[in-house]
Amino acid sequence: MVKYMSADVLSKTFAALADPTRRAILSRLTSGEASVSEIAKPFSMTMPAISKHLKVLESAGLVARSKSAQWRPRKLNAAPMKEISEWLDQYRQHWEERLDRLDLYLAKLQQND
Amino acid sequence: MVKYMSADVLSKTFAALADPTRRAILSRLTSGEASVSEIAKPFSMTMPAISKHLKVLESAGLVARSKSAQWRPRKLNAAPMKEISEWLDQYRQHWEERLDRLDLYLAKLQQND
DNA sequence: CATGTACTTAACCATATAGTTATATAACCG
DNA sequence: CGGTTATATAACTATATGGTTAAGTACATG
Repeated sequence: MVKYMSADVLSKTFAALADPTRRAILSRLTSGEASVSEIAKPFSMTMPAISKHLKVLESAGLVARSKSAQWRPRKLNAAPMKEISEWLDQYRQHWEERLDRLDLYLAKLQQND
Repeated sequence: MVKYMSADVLSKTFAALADPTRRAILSRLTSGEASVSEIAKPFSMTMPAISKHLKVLESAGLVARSKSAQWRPRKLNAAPMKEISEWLDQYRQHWEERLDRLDLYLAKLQQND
């Protein structure tokens, strides 16, 4: 069997965001840099588990790591979310109700031809 | 304020969108309903694989199934994407460069107090 | 330089995911 | 009814994911 397909930017970003723990970590980082221990505090899981989640977020480019004494503070990098937001834009018209109603209306007009 | 959203809906939707095959299927469905065979045609994988991807998309509510003779046409339902879009909104200021620069500027002003 | 603090990595386990082939179901058509 | 078309499900395999505990690394400080 062929190795698993290469994970492009969108795939990696969506996958990183698919986990509620990771989304909570990102939310925490909106209020500024935090150490791994600080990030881990609210969660009922071990530090290595948090370390792994951070690694996923870093490899998706959503979090950046720096260095300060024995601390390795993480900071939010929302840039990859922009890719997602722009990808979503092509579907916006499909979920916006007003346009859905317009579609329906136009479809009805077509039927009456 | 950020509206409450079920983490499960977000997780399921993000996970469904994390696969390029599934995103391609959704893209195909923007041009209208399609049968499973039609959906499968551009892909170099078997029908059961496509069936599974469709199941994932359906369980995330991104695709709806109907029935017409021996066909089971699928149609796009973008509604869950709206949840994602709204979730992303809380990060928009973080990726918009102009605002980041403004933040930086305001921070600098604060420092000079 | 020994010890504590803040992580990270390794090894392991259970479950999920993405694919396969083979078989089953469902509807139409002669 | 029997065959064909369209799709679904089952059973299996390989790899990925999310957690654990235990051991390793990096820096700070007494």
